[in-house]
Amino acid sequence: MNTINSKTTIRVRFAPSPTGYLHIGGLRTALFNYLFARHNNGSFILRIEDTDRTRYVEGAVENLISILNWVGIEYDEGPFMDNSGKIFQKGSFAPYIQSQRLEIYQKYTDELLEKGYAYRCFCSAERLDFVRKQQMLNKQPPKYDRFCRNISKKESDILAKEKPFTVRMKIPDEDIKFEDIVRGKVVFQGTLIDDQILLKTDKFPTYHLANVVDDHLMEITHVIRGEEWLSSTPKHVLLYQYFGWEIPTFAHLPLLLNPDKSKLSKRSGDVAVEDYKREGYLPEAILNYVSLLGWSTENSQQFFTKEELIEKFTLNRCSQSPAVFDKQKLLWMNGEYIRKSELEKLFFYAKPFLECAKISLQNKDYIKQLIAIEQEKIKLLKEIPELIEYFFYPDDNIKYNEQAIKKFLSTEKQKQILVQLFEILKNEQNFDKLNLENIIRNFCEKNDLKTSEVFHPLRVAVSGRTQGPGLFDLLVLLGKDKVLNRIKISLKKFLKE
RNA sequence: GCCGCCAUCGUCUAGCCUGGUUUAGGACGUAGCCCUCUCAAGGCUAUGGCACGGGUUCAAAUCCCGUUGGCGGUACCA
Repeated sequence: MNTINSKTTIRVRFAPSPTGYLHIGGLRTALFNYLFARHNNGSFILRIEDTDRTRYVEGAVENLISILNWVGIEYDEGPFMDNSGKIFQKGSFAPYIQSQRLEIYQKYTDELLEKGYAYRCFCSAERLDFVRKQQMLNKQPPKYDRFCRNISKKESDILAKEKPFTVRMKIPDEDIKFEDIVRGKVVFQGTLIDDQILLKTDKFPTYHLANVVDDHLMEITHVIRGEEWLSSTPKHVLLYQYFGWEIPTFAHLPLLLNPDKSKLSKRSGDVAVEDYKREGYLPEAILNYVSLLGWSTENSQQFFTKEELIEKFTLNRCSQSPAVFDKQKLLWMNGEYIRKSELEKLFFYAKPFLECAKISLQNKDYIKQLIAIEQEKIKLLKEIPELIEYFFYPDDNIKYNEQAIKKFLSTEKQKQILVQLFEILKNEQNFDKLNLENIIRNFCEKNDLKTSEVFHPLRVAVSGRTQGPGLFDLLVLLGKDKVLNRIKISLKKFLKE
């Protein structure tokens, strides 16, 4: 039978557990799912896997949604957030939050129990612990000893009324095989797999059960997730078989690594997408960079718009080997994106950083001009305030760099230059860039001075710094009054006899 | 320990499937030079890699086997 059927729409999901922030690795998984869905005109679903009550984090779902919105990964079904920050769910398979689906998992657990593919386990945590330790001591693989597997149905039913229990799935001794788009054929020996717990004592499902049940119910066609799931996939495959459900296509993406090659984690520094937002990375840059981890085109193209990504993304161009998350390259890419940004957009992104530095946004056009003259050197949005703040200092309260003073505001010659420049500029009515450049360059020529001998002292006098935008941009944007005033103050402060 | 996955410059990767077109290409980083009023940006150049050992073949980065190494999993976590 030909299984390629254009009527079968592709449905994929991103199913994070809400930990309080979106992990970069999670972002990558979400992105690949998203790209795959859009490329194939399929649906992309967000599902919250919050079946571990001990890990409950207040506001985690809200946080996840807002960061997904920020990076621009749109999903079609799942929990959404309205303007007031309230969660609502959209899609015909709601709810999409697993803690709200407990009856469903209970029902399917009962079915498995009924069919004899699962059994109740009454072992205490202590016993389990003891057994595991013994096995380790004997250098045996730690595995549940199936102590409760052969309790009769009758006895189990009776015990269930008085004792807490978990439900475990029966793992057969045969090999379990499955096909993975990025790994190819994968085989696991059944004898080595634990009788996995499906339902915990608290009646919450474990990941394995909830995941399989929901993927089936939500008609997920492709399971695209991180490689850390590869070794539990045989359990999932088995569950599909036990239920008699069609097995989705699996694609396990290579892991993202710390520079020391361990699985990307907090100890490597920032792993929360939020952290990158806070630093002043652009969402476009983050998406572009992350798309390159574990995926590439034939020509190793570096820059992609989201549309291009959607157009070009295919799972068979995903790599099988893990990728180190290189912050340096991300930083470079962010700089590239900032440089290419429209001013209006850049201003929009820069707003919170300016506000934070107490730079007034009143005169928007002026700030945009300031950003424009520094745009090519900005790598992170958070650098912007520091780069432009001296435009707003009171003239008599500029922070002068000490070395700059020593170097450029100390000699008699430098003093004379500034005195003369002051006179020239004072009489200049036309303070535009071209004109200023003409005047000052003429001044250099007439007095047989190198441009650097003139430009540097002037720059330091009006800005306090040796670095900054081109001198004439600087003068124009400062304006005549400030320029004259600051020269006067510098002369008085540093160059009086 | 056991099971699984992976293996091209320091890092991300192209090439591998369908062996010869490869003196292994690109990007980040690093270094140098050019441009230049500074810092950047830009341009140019350099740097640096097929983990190892066996096969197969006229020919292997490409196919096979083994070794080594890295990582993941081995939870009433996801």
